[in-house]
Amino acid sequence: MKNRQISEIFNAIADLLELKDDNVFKIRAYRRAAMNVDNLSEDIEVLAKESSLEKIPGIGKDLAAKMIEMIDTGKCRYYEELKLEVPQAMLELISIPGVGPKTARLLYNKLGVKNINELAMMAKHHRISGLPGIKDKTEENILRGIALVKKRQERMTLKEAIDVAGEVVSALKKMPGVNNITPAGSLRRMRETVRDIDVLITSAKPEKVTGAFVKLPIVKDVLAHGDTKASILSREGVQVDLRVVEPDSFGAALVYFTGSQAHNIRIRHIGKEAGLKINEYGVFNEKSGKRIAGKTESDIYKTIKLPYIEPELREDRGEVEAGLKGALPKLIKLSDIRGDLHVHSEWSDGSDSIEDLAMAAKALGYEYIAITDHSESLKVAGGLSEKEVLKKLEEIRKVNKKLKGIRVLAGVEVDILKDGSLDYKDDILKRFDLVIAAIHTGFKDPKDKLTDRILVAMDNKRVNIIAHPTGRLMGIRGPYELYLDRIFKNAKEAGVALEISSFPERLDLDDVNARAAKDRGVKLAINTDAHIAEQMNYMALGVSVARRAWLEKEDVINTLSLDALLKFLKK
DNA sequence: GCCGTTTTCGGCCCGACTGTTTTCAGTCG
Repeated sequence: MKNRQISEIFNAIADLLELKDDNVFKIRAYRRAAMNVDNLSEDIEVLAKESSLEKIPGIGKDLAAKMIEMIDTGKCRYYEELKLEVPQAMLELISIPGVGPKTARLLYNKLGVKNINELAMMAKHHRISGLPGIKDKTEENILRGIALVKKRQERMTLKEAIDVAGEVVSALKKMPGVNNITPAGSLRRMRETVRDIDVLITSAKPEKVTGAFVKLPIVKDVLAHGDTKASILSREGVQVDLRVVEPDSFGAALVYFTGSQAHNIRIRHIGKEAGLKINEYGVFNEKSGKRIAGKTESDIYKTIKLPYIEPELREDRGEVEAGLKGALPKLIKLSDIRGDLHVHSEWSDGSDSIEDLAMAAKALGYEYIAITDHSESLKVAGGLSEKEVLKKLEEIRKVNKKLKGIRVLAGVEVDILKDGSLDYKDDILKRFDLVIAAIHTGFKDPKDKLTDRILVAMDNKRVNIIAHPTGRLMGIRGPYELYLDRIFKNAKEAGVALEISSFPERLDLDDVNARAAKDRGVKLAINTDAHIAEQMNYMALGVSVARRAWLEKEDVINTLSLDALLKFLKK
């Protein structure tokens, strides 16, 4: 059983316990366990074998036993029993925004509501009003909540979120009384997908700012509107949460609003142990109530003896412990990248000429770019025959002669065939500077077979990089099944780098897997897989994945100088 | 249910907004 599945079951148990009105701290324990298991960079089955499940924060004897039961049997008896105790209808009802466990129980017990559609009918006929604590307004809110379930977008890709946030921020900037404005939340942490856009503003007159915010042209629906806080649904169906604080609280509010929730709980807990109360307004001495920090994020961390922690690390995945030990990584930056090693030209399925791509790379400040078109068998992507790819080699030589200040590396993205062999013969491959190998077919093959395919390909000494190693396309298909441990081991031994694809729907390897790769001594390459010159700008997304994976400059081959890179490629 | 260089019992992050309330419960992040 996978980490994600176990995490989902723990969360489901927490939902059921809430509906049973069980102990809130027990519920919180299940939620915390769910969060920590999901955030883990190690495979839960591996930890179980080593009997070290209880090393995971929030996992004690009881939950460790439940995890082992799930790994062994695929089921959790406690969960199955709870499901029988709590009506399915209640579970459905709490998925409505604004309807929590208390309301769900009330609706089920007093009215016998069977599902969301029935609830909508009852609300329309004013059959809910009159229940204890419920009047017209609540009835309206329930209907609005049901509509929201349908209208509200699923999680966006990071790129979509950045684009939406850009629009929102530029609209907000024009409002009167706005001093500082910063996107926060999971977007600032650069998570691969984002649900809501969180924006923090400093202003001496918060209520004026929230008042103007809810009247912006982008607003389709106002979800909440107070003096310091407001939420709207944009025309695209994206929820935007705004928080306004005074400038003296900016750092504290930024920490609070950036999250993650788990990270906040950790640092507030540490503060509490030191007699400090940390909230979005500042750090306060618990006894005297005196504020001792608030203006900058660094000030907040300093009060609990931590160095500044980069937003991408704030997931409670060990950054607090590392910070206390002075062992935080020096994260890679976009400016460390010296070239893009995976770009398609018009020779296969790209749109731009090799020369134009090289010029674009030069404009980005790169020292090199690798043109890596598809190989013969990938017909849908205009894969090149051996004859054609040799012609392309000539073209690259010409461009290199013509252009100064940028080196075009001759590359291929060669298909890994079903048996792990490559789609070009060795006497073709040996003429190229760089060979990227990738799987583009047979995604549903068994785990063993897919893993072996990549292992065999990596053993070919011409192969330098495995592109988008798990093949996922967010919103389209999940990753294919792989024994990543075996891939990492082989990659290290064979001197093959694994790619972090910056393509918005790929981001593959993801942060968790890239971190695991680094921990096992594997080198990574952050590439864009651009098919037009402009897509080379996706590099920032790949770098954000790398930062979330705790990668430093030294872990990434395309931070190397041209000479050092060529040396690496020759093995 | 977890956790402990003060504790194996008694704590458990913190606050805003909403609607229904004469002081607060429910929900959310």
